[in-house]
Amino acid sequence: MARQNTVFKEAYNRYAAALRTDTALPSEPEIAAQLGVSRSTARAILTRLSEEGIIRWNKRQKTVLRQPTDRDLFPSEETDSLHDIIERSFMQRILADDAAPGMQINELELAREIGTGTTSVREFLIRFSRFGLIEKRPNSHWTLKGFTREFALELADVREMFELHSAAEFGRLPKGHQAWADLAAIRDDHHAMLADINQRFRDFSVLDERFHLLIHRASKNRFIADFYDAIAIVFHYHYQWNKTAARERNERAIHEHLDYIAALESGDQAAIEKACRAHLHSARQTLLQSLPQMASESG
Amino acid sequence: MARQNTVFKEAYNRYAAALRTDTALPSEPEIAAQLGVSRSTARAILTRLSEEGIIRWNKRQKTVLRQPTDRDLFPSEETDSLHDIIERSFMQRILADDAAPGMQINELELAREIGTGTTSVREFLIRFSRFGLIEKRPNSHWTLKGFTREFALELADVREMFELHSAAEFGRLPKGHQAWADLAAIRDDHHAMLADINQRFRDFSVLDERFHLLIHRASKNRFIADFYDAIAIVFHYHYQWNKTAARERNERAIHEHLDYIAALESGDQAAIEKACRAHLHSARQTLLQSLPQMASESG
DNA sequence: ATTTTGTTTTTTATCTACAATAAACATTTT
DNA sequence: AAAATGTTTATTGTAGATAAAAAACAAAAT
Repeated sequence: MARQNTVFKEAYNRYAAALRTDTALPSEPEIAAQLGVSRSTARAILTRLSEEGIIRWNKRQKTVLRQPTDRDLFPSEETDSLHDIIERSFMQRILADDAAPGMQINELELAREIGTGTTSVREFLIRFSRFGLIEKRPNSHWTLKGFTREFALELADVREMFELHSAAEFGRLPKGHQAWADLAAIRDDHHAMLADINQRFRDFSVLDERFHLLIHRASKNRFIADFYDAIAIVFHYHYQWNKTAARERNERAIHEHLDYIAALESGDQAAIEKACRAHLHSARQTLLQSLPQMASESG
Repeated sequence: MARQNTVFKEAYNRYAAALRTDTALPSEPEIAAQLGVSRSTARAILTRLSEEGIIRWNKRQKTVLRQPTDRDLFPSEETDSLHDIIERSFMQRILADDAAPGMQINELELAREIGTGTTSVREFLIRFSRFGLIEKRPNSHWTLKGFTREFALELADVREMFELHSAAEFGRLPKGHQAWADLAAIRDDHHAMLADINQRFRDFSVLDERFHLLIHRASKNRFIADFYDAIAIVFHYHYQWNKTAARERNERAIHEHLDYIAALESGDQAAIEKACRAHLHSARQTLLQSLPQMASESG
């Protein structure tokens, strides 16, 4: 097959789940815009909804006849994009314990195991290479560099440079800027989580990502933004398979965040730098402690 | 065709050009290592050299019969890798005056113009996207973000963060480290160029790249190294098509480099930071002045 | 025993083809 | 006339095939 219609299926599920009986649906371009797909795909969704008897569709008349059930939706395996499937499968492999640094990565083998063509795997690896975890030897194989202590330290160094820069920029945003409102909302979310920390400490990583993303956006620098995207993805998988998210550690991070937020709100650059450094220092420790303890390797 | 044998042709040219009549050639693995290719390719080269009557080859006996002439070599169009061809062609297009920011990039059209398949173009664009000059909308086209003032400023900001870091690290290298010898050599090259500046100011960009690369290697950080690779490529093409390399500007940069080198050699961190900042500030100005003067545009 | 050469297998780089999706164009409706 | 729908075209995403190049294996020579 040339291409799976996962865009259609995923959007269909999303749209069907939001339907309410007896409501009238908007125009095709509007539906397309809501779903973030082209009108062609929106029409394909309407066509299927109509065929399934979920809506009555006649030109501009689009009425919801019945509420779709779970059986009307496509199973989740069919809605994942190939890129996501490859990413998950690949991350699982390289974060697994038996994936030793220096290991060769074979495109064809990977493709076969995932059940996909080599082109997609190649393109994924090229995109993924910017995270610094793999490296290519021209005309030859990819090499796994691995989630090592060196990687963590290099990542942390750049992260600190970027975040100090972004935090300083954040402190210079004009008082009316939307970011201040967003920051206040995140501050409140921190307080809410802290109030129920025993139940909710596992949700911290999502809040953490939201907070740092907000800070980095203040820098308006594409390289910083891209780097943070990379960090977020790597951390997402890393912490998913390395459940070292101790309650105490997250609680401490929340307090650091609150200090950091207070410093930002004060507008005092020296205070911002101090709070930012304090948090980054402990984030670095957390990252290093999450690594498997091994003898330092040459390489 | 599945794949051009450009690796073979390029290596053949390289090896043939270095042959001297009546000398004996080393073993196959050694030739392969010298050329940086596999033994299969090395054997293909020996086979052709033998067929062309340039060498006599019998197992371990490999004697050069005659000096290869220019007519024995493959023409340069046949030795360029597809990646290089696409890169040159693409850079030429996006740095051309009519390439307006926001322009769509069409994979198929690009492939047709370059005379190549779409896969190679796609892979090139994916790799190239990390430079921040183009951006992809999923399931849709690439967009040219362009070599704009914003791009230059964002690049300069990150460059400054990284170089301050690397310079500080450089200053901490132990006295016996190879980098100090390399630095001394580069210092002498600066003095030599300065002595004949009227003739040689055009060669400065090569020296400049060599100098900054040496500094960045001290950081031993893959993200910093990768970023500098990106900068080097972008600048390479940018300055090639924008000949703003005024003699005065390069001369001033050489003096800044010499101050910077002296500071590094002094080991005084405050002096290093000061000299580094001074040079980076003027490098930023040079970059900004090399851009077409335009009204600041909205995003 | 190690290195070199000879031979075969594996893997990558690249092309072509085609379904899904987006985008453009044409017609109809308000 | 502006926006919606209907229809057609262009472009992307992915699979599969194949030559080049690398790598592995086997035999021979030092």
